[in-house]
Amino acid sequence: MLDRPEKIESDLKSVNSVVVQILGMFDNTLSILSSSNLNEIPHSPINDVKSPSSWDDQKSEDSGESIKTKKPVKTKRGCYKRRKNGSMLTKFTSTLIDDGYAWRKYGQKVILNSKHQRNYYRCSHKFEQGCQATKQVQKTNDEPSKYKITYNGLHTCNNVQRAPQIIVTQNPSDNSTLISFETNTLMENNKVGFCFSSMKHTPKEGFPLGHIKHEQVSSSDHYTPWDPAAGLSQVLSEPMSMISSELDCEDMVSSGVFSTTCSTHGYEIDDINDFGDFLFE
DNA sequence: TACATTTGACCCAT
DNA sequence: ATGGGTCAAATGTA
Repeated sequence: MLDRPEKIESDLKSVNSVVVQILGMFDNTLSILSSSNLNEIPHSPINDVKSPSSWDDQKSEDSGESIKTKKPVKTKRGCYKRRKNGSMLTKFTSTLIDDGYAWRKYGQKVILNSKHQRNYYRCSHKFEQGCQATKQVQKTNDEPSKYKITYNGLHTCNNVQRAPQIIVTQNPSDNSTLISFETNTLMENNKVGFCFSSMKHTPKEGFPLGHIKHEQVSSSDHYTPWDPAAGLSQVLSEPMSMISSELDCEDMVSSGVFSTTCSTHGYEIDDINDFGDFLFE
């Protein structure tokens, strides 16, 4: 089907069923990957969390000896493996946006050479569903201030918002077939777009009200639904008109996984070869 | 009462 | 030694 675009147009139902099958396969693959990743983390906070009673036991054993002089015990409070690489996405924005996921603040730190504190959020479904997604929000020193939002890890929770749809297009110039995980519009673009978008969109807390009251810079507190947890792909999933109007040159996304460029006409993918082991050609 | 936020302590990576 | 990420008790809020 992908090789014969003329057949696609005349047989859209078949295309849709293939798309559904592909999505199902992606779902299975992602769930397998996420579960195996959890097993591989040697000192995952989740795995290492001890019950309060056992922690108390630990403390009682420590009595009479300085905690600092003790050898680190892996199951102690605060013990974890700092994540190094993984999927990381950084976004600069002039306004705080609601990405549609439920976040829970778990920390706040003063950062060296930074005027503002950095806030730490984890997915609200971390313990419920083992979702490892976290994000950091920090006001930059720029004038006017912008927000640097760094996302770590992908959402593996079911707090998903929209059903992804794959749009298959044919690149007329080079005969390559493009698969776009679009939301609902055809992409008249020669660039490849893909999106592991979420299933349903129920706006959650996004940011605590305190942040809105005290830290929001813009007078127009507009919250743009955006799903950075799916990497740059979510940005690509929006209609191109939306991307250019909302992100334009003001907001910028960078990622350790994706290499991206920003233009007034939307986003381009410079290198998609790092998207896991998937290659779209 | 349940859930979210605050904040000092703890520990890892550099 | 230090900065930064996370934990969890204390506190706040609905």
